[in-house]
Amino acid sequence: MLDMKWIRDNPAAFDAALARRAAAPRSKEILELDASHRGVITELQSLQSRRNEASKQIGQVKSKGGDASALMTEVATIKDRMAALEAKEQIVGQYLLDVLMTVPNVLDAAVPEGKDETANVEVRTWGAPRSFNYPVKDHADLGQGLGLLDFDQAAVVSGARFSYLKGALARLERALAQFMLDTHTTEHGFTEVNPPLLVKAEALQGSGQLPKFVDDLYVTTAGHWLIPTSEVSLVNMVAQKILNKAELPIRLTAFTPCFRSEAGAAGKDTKGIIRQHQFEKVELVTICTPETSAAEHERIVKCAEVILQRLELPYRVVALCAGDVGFTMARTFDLEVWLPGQSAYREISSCSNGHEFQARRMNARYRAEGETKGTHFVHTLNGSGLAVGRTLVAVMENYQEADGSIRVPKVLLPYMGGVDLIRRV
RNA sequence: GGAGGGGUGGCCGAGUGGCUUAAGGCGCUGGUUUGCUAAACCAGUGUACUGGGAAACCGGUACCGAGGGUUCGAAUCCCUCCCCCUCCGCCA
Repeated sequence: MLDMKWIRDNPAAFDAALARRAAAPRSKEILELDASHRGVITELQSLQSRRNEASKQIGQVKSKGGDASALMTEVATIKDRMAALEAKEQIVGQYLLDVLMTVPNVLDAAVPEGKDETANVEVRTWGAPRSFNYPVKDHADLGQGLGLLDFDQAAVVSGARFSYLKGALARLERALAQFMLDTHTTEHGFTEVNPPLLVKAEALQGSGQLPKFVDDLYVTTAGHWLIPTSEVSLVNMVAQKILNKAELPIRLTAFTPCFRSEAGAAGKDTKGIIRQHQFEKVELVTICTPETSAAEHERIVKCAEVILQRLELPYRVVALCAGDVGFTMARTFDLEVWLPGQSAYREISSCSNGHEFQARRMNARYRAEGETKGTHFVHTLNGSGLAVGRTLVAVMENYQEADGSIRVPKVLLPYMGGVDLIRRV
């Protein structure tokens, strides 16, 4: 959510920010709502002030045995007017809030212009795609060929976009997650968290998934929502809090399943496990001050890159352009891993700086030691470190052999109990 | 799921309709006193919105778990919900 005061003082800059995302100007509409809202508040507060004063006088008059009926009549009429104003305040206030909740974050000045992913800018590449002297297979064919990946029975049990992963492939995925967590906790200073997978709607509103992306989410009959990413659970660890500046930055990591309905993705990535309703991800989240957030953003990208480098998977870093940065975020770098099965780089991590957008929605603030008045909103950042299912895909396709077996990356050997080659049994 | 007990400021804790501008204490900040430290004493010490002001600041309103209600007036009475604690039941 954006600062209403900022919109009020900088309507032209606000509309220009929307224009970068190819969105229509909204300052006029919002400013009118805001002015009307504040007008009602001012009137209401002056009535309340008079009512409080009169009520106090009634108490004093009555305690001396006097007649307070004139004052009581006055308060009665004030109350009538207040009731109408309270109703209006609630309606206008809620409507203004609803509107503000659907306004996207202001993009960082460093974000390149452009209206869709074709305008994204390649920042750097690492590693070179391996050349094969035999026809390469994609991960779905490899997995099914090994007898360790089953979509057919998953369709019987759960429907489309689910899979069974078995034996050494299941273990390989677990090894990847372990390796990522170990690296981030012991070398990168992130604290491991095992967070809730079911959250309240308020949490999703805080991190920005609601109300806009309601169709992408699953909700239980009990009213809990399944997290589409542990970013939701992790970022909300500071919701409603006033933190000490000294405890920032807070760096958190979690390995969790993620659940997405993938509404609107019909026909996209239907083969394999690239896009499923349920997948696993190691997430990185940083809570920090505005002064350090740009550096923390670079840091998260680097932490994610380390994983790909140690797995010896070729990748590139892409700066998302204005039209491709998500609703909640001010700036995003994607990591795209080389997939021989598709002869293409595919997203495996998205590292974003949300500035204070989520913090405002969550009311997450900090204060410096000894600072006596006022608070500041924290900055929130998140990145995949990495999407575990897609990393499994990348390992399978990049480490495949001519006979359809898969070598285990060196760095995973300690996690694989001596298995260095996965082959059909 | 059942029974009982709770939720008050940064923390502890008083508060059964107006004497509360939430007592008192702790903590914190500043000051006085003072070889130094400590102690003592004095003062200050929440968040948000809103009006005025260039600002420093000065007013107002709301907030005692959340939301409704009763009342001229609610931390206090009523209703609904949430969370915590103890015990019981069930359960990985």
